[in-house]
Amino acid sequence: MSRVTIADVASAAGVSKTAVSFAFNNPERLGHATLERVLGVAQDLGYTPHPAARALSMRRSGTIGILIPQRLSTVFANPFLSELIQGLGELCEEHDLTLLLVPPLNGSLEGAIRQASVDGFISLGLSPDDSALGVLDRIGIPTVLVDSEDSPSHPTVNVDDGGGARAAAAHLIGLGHRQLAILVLPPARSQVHSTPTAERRLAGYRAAIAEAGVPAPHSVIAGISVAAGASAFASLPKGKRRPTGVLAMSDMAAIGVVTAAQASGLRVPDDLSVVGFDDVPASAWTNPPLTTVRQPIVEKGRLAARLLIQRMKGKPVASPAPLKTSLVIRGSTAPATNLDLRIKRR
Amino acid sequence: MSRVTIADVASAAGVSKTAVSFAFNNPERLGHATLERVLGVAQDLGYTPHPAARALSMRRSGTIGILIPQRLSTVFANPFLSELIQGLGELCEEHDLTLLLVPPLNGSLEGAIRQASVDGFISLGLSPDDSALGVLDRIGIPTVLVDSEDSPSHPTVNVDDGGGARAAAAHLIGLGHRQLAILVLPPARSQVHSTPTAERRLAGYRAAIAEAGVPAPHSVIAGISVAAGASAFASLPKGKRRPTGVLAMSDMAAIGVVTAAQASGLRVPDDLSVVGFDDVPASAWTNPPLTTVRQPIVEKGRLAARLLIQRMKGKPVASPAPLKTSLVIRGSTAPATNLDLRIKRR
DNA sequence: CCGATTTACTAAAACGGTTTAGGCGATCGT
DNA sequence: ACGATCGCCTAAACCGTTTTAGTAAATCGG
Repeated sequence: MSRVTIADVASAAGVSKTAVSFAFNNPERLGHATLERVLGVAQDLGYTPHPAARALSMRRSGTIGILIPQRLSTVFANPFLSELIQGLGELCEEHDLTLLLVPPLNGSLEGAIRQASVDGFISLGLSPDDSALGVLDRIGIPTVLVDSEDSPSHPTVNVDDGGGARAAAAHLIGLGHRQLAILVLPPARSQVHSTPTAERRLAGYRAAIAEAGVPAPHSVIAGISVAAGASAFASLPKGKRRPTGVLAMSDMAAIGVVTAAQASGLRVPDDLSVVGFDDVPASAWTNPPLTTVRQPIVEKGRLAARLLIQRMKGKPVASPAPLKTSLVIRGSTAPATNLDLRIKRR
Repeated sequence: MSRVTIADVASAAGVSKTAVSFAFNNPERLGHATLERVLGVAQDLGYTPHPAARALSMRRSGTIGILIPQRLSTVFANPFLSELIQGLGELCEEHDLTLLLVPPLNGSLEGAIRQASVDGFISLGLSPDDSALGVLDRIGIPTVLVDSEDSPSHPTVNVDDGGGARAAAAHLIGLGHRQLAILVLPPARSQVHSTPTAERRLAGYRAAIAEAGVPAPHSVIAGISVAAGASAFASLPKGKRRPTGVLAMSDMAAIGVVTAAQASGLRVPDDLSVVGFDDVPASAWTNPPLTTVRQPIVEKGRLAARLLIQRMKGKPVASPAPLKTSLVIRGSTAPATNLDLRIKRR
């Protein structure tokens, strides 16, 4: 009925619990004959060490956690996390680690953290002074911050969000667009600030626009989903003040804008230029293919995992320089052809 | 330096370990004054119960595992798993559970299973007689099978793969296509069989084709990634025996075929019709939008999680009927216009 | 042939919680 | 005034491993 324990194996094989433990973890400390016998008995009984007991005793669970600040159903609607996990996964498999997804439970990320039996955490998009990270510090779990801000207490993996955003805005401006719209992310869970990443992107957009002396952009709030992008498009000004270029903060939102615009009769990019952010794989297949800011997501995952594993081994690690972003120009952006521009051209 | 334990809190508050435990798990068993004091001390010391110790003692870890038969980097390249996790995630958050990803470690799924401290498993695409499931049974961990075959020992969640596949094939045949190609999945980890799902889809394609009396299709092996679909297209016959319609086993592979075909100068759907499987969200945005067999992936995840949670509570559960699939016709399929057909028409 | 190693194994102490079975005053009913 | 009940708290057992410290027998060098 009940689970077979190490004691069962020990008594069945006529040895001590220690011997059984050695058979699995320290075989060279046992005589050949007993080793064989113990292993055989264990096999027959179908013995498997209890993972929690093992974790308690060894102070290591063989798992690393991904701290996710939003609900799984919203965050997995964006391919970003899939890509990141591909990178994390490579390193995890290399080091025999499994990956635990830790979203807020009952809205509390801290509660979820306590419940999670992990050897280290990858934190996604949390500000370094988030209270959830305070909990981690107190417990003393090694942590690597991804998409955060430089922190004295944890290594941080970032990309050059600001530079990418500037390049995107400059691209649109260079194409002659003067009436721009920015899709701003809704406030994050901290309820007062947005995520550090979103802040940097927004700042990049604004800086490039200000430097070019272009009119201030129209801002509209949108989440990172396709649906959010679509409804953001709906709330954009129409007619004379209609933006001719929109800067999104994710590819998903950009795709939402594109499809909503097309459904409303606008042509992309002829009537409306749209640029995304991230360069998830799907961006290359959309109609038209999306112009977007590329960030190396898989590489980011690999790097974060590598750093975390170092830290878990006790080695100190420094935050690497932000990874490069680059503008990839596809089919969703084109020269502005709005009235103002046409008049000037003549 | 070391972690603060329940004993530390107990002695600091001048009570027994039991009292501290009660303060958190059984507050009504403590007097008001002591309760406050213990909670206060715990807060000051930054006490957090050790998850592994808790799991060992309570025989429950608050985690369910997803048994993934392939490497994370390959399986997350397909949005299918993202969708499924969205469904699983809803129920998990509702029941305060976290989600552990369990891929093979050193190629061994069984080893990974042993390491994982979970209260239940969702198995993806494993045949009911897979040896990994044998390990689970021996340990006695509740398990729900997704994309498998009916099993006497575990509840199973499936969709009507066969029916969907038949509809897809019938659709192409109805459009006049006579030279078809099927993208078969490569053999699964069991090395001898494919996954049950792939078998059912293949059988569905074959049955519809045979019933229609259409020439046997050309089969070519392809994984579930875009790249695999693209290289599968490359190995298709050219010229006179060129297929005019291809049936893929996933949307990703279908998208790969479409892009490769377009790159080679063919027009989709005019020169080549392609139908996918799954209806992941991206299928709606591709160029052209993909005709595909829809399966309710998120719903499938929700259902699987619901069943597993029931089983974890000890309630017996029966396998539900397969979920419905449906053909959604978009822009990647059109009437055949190959030479044979044009001749007949005149 | 005798003390010093080495080999092969074990008893018991962690690891850090929860839970069972009571203990001990204070209050209750009568 | 006295046994029963109740409210509050605790000692000790338990969950299932790993690991430390050590023992008895076998092997060694000289």
